[in-house]
Amino acid sequence: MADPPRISEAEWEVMSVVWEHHPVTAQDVFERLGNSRGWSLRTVKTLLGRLVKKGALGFEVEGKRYRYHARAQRAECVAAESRSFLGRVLGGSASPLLATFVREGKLTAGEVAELRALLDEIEESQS
Amino acid sequence: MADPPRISEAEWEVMSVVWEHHPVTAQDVFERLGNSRGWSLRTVKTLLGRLVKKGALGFEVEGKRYRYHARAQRAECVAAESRSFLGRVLGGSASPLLATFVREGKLTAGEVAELRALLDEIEESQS
DNA sequence: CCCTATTGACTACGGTTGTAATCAAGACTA
DNA sequence: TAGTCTTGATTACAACCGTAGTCAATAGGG
Repeated sequence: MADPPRISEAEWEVMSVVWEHHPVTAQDVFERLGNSRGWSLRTVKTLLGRLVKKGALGFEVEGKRYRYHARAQRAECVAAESRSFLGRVLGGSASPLLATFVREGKLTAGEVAELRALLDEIEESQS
Repeated sequence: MADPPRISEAEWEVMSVVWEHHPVTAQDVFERLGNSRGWSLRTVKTLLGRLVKKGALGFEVEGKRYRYHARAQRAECVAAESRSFLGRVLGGSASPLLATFVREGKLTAGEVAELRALLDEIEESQS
């Protein structure tokens, strides 16, 4: 699996919509985004075009318009971004991030349980 | 506390050195970085200059050269970046990141323990 | 069958980033 | 003291980013 392409901040927003609602037209993406960012349809199309050029999206022609689908796997992109983020910001240590989570109250009870399970898994694999 | 300035990828590298070795000259930073990135001294100076302009660094003049110190708090910058990263990439859910950690084997036994303690803390505050 | 609304392609344009060269001024050496 | 080394300031410049306008083609409505 080749390295997933680098995805910019605005592009992530678009990719999220595509990942979640698979084959979509530019119009679809535009509508799904609502005006969470206040983008014009033009802007969305530009972003889609750039993502296609980067290889993150593909499309089939359907009549006059394109139907976009994700080529890059979400999990891979997330992993790549995570690695980059961790190395750059945290120097490889997870604790400060978790601390931020706690302060932001972003973890649901379910997630806490999930993480606990993950930690168990790690400990097993380490011992 | 005003929002910490936006710090680019290359700039993080410089900031890390400054945060860890406090008042430092451009030459110091250059040497500390080694050629982990293969930057020339010029490049390091440019980055320092930009960080000063952004308000992330300050300096005192010492003879002909500057002695830089951090103005932005590391914890604040980390928190800001974490928030941005979480919203953009993970949509607010921490689990995939932790999963990446696990797969990369980045967590030491000590960190696992630390995280476990954090989870306990969260659960308490939630119940 | 023609008009028009829509679509993707191409172009734009100022800001940021990565990477560095040039330049003027002061510090240090011979 | 004259020349050189070093330092910060200024400038460079291509790629990328955010945001969008223009243009040619074409699908679809009448």
